Amino acid sequence: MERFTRQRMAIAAAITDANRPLSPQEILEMAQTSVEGMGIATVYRNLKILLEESLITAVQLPGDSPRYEPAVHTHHHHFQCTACTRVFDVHDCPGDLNYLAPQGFIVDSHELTLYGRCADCARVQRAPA
Amino acid sequence: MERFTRQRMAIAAAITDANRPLSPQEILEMAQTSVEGMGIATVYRNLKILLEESLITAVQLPGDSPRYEPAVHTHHHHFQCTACTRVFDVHDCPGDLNYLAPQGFIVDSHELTLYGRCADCARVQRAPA
DNA sequence: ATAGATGCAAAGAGTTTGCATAGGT
DNA sequence: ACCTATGCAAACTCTTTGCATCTAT
Repeated sequence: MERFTRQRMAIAAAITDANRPLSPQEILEMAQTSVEGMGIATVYRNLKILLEESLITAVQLPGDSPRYEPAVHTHHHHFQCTACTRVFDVHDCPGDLNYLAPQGFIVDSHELTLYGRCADCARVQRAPA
Repeated sequence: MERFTRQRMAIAAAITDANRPLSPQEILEMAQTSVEGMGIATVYRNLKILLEESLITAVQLPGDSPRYEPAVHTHHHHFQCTACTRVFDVHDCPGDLNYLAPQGFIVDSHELTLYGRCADCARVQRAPA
């Protein structure tokens, strides 16, 4: 049976409270503000458990390590800022993309990642301090 | 100045001849059929050089190690077979996706990956031997 | 002959695992 | 008290780098 340790609660809270998918390192840093001395292995072990329980989902980005976000059952995509590398949810979807695949291929799902500048970084660039 | 070693030529040929993006391991195995004893470090070193010269491009897939394909200057996407894990080019594109991003975000580019079964794997499943 | 390229093995980065101990229940 | 969870460090995988040697030019 599962236990509610300070570490597990801090990790779950970090993921829930962030309004964007977090990397294991970001999760560790967040969680360490409430439980200092927490090890990265604890983060990985808890991510695995939370994934198995479908409480969180892994956000796999091209060429970058995975981020984690609370499990939402609505289909959505992601945006990665090329300036700050943070990842954000994109709630829209272009829709059915099966027609793109070659003849004879069966499309089951798709992943879409947008790249550019997030609102924060776009603002800085437009109106430098 | 650059030299045309057997290894370099075998690596370039492997990438050119495959009709799909190859992983470093796949490239090594292909190239070893003509140059036995080739080391994986040689593959990585040559990939780096070929990338710098823009002779090949890296295909970054969500949650998977990169594949490499000859540099084509036309925008395209990729399909990964969930059965055999091989990756294929998809020459079509859904088009402008900027409208998907949140307010204030600037979209510069996008990556799209389709998942499903490739023609080979779909055929096997439909008509088992 | 010279300088770039190779093979091997060691070094890094990110993730996973073993083990003794701490701490929920 | 029991047994899961933790912290640490070692193991693993993938990629990069150092170094002596080889080889294309």
